[in-house]
Amino acid sequence: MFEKYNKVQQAILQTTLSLLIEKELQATSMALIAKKSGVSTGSIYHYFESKEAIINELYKAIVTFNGETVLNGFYTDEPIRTRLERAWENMIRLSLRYPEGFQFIEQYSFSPYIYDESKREAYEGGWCGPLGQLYAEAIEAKLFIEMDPHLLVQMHYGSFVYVVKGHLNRHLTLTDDRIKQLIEATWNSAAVQ
Amino acid sequence: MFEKYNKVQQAILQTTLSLLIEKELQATSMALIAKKSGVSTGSIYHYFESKEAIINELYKAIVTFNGETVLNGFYTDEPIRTRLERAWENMIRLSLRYPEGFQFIEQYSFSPYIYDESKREAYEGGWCGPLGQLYAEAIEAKLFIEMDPHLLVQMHYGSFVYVVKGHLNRHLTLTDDRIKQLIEATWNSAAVQ
Amino acid sequence: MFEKYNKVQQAILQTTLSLLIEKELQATSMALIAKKSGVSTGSIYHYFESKEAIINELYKAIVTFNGETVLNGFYTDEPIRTRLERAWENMIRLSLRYPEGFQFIEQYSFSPYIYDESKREAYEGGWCGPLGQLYAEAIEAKLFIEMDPHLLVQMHYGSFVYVVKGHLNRHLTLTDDRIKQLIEATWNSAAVQ
Amino acid sequence: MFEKYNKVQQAILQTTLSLLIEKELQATSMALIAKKSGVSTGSIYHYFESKEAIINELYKAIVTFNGETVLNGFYTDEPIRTRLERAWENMIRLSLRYPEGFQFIEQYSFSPYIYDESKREAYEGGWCGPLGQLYAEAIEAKLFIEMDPHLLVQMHYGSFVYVVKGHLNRHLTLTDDRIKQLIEATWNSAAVQ
DNA sequence: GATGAATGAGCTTTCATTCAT
DNA sequence: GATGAATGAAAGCTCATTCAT
Repeated sequence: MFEKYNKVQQAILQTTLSLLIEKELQATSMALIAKKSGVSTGSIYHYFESKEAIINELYKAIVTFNGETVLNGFYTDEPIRTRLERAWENMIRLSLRYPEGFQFIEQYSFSPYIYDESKREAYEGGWCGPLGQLYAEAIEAKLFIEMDPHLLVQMHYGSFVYVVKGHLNRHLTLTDDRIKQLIEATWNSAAVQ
Repeated sequence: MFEKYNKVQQAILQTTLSLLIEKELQATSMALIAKKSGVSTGSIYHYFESKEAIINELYKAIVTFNGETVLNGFYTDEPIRTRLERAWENMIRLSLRYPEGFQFIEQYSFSPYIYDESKREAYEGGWCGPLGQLYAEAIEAKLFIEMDPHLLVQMHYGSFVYVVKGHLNRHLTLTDDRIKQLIEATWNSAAVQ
Repeated sequence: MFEKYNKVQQAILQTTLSLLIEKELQATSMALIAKKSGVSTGSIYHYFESKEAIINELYKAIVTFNGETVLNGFYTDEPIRTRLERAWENMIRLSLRYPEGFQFIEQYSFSPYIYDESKREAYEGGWCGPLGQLYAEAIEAKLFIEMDPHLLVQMHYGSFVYVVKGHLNRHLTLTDDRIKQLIEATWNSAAVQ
Repeated sequence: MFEKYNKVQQAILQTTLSLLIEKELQATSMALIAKKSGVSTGSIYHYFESKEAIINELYKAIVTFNGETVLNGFYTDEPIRTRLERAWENMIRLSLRYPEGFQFIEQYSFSPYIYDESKREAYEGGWCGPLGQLYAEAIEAKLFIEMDPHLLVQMHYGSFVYVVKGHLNRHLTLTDDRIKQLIEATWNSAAVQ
């Protein structure tokens, strides 16, 4: 997830991520990050400008990683539906496999802690753009109803997010079958009948 | 939203809500709440036990208010689809009308700041139980596919949440027409074809 | 103990005394005194100028009460030893009977909370003066060794205080026999051999 | 008195001790300790867990120091009386030499601020145990009357405490001669006639 | 580069006191 | 006289950040 960073930075980022999921932002002190990551506070400030900087770096790294994962197998000449459903499944399985990253993005996407600059940078490497394009194509191809593609993306992404949340909170259990059903339902919600 | 509280409590709750949306929890200091609400810190502690208590009270009040609003016109003998779509529309319009309450619930539902006790109390007055029941009935009546009703509820609620978020962040614009489309898509996602 | 005060003042003084023994000065808040005494904070300030005033009043009342009790049967024409030993026994039994008053004086005699004015007023009604005089007479009469009578009084009073403290803390148990022994030892410590 | 602590801790402990004698516990704020000791509040919390921790450390350090000083020259094969009187004189001179430590122990021995754990730890290094033993030996050797040795210790210690208090409050003046007299009187109070 | 002691602003909370009712 | 809501200064404590070593 953090391959492009050096060992020390990786330790800091991973520790911060785990702490932020486990505790509140305010309870995740620099002293705690230092202790758990085995890096002194002084060194943390050598590698990151501030606490905000760590969290913004985390944000960008995770969004980029998620983008790459979701778009894995995206640029093929298979049918739109195949490519779309593959992206959806990637999304769901990614969230289940990296729950910390998933929860982090959930919690911090709308936080004032994340600079607009980070969001813009993240957008470049995220799945949002390419997927939106494919939605537009699906509408063009009369596969999907005439609807704002952004709205459709949000609608579908929201479904996945909340179902995964339900799974992670143990309010429901996601199985392979249910993931299949979920993807089918997602298709149906936008499909031209 | 806070009718059952006295004037001072209302001022404190409303101010806290606004501040929590505008700033982080940690940046929403008691001193700031005091200043913005026109109530001294001492008085705040006269009406609420602690900062946590304010936020928990906020949570319970909003969930209860949301429950009442969503379930407005729910207990009728109209067809299931009518009742369900009315609840969905209530949900969406409520979120657009009280965006601060909507965002607050979004941000704090999973926060350790909200006591389990508050969540339990809130559940009683929320829409979650009654709506889940109606989903079960819809499945029973072969209107909806055979799927875990909780999963369906999560799936649908997630759609609404993310579409509303998109609207509030000005990434898309919700119009009456689009709300209609959204509700139709929601039905189709679960409908037996 | 507080006969010269009216009912409300008595309730306040007695409650404050009990609280001060049970808790620290800082933990004995006006709000707590109000609650436990059944008098509103407003009324407390009607009867006493401040928290300090209550404690100073307590001090004066208890020292005066102690003085009267210790000097009970003091002004007789019995032999010096009889009168002295009676005063000593009064002291010990008073401390055992009114442990709260005893502990209060112990804790607050040297506290900056007690105004010098209170100490001076208290001295007038206390046992210290008359007893010091009798010590001087005992020295004059060659019953006691040539020693500063104040020093002797302090020496003896300290013995009593610490033995009673030991008893109240359950480190030792005072019986009638032991009180007799203690008084005899006290006499012997100063007696001309 | 605080040799085993580092410079910063020594400054904090010594400043706290002086302030606690001069002012009330509640008036001895961390801010004041910081200012007077030349250490920032943050640093104080680096070296001590809390205000309570400082005071408990103070308690343990002083009791241990007092124990060592009082028991200086205690374990010899000189006669009991010599050893006992030496310990008494050590006690008195220690109190006169370190009046702040003396007053602190006087005021805080019975305070809920001192944890039982601190008292237990302090007991190990204090003079109370060894001295109590020697009293028992003195009774065994028929030098002292048949009396609970704990009661005798309390009785004697109380005498010293109150005489020293009288001296420190300038109600009387202790000279070498008077200390001699005091020790003799102490012996006589318990001696078999 | 690495360390962690030191800083001090700012946090939540308490509480003696006041004053409108 | 009695009440208790309201006040706000000041308490203990935390923590992002700095900097001498």
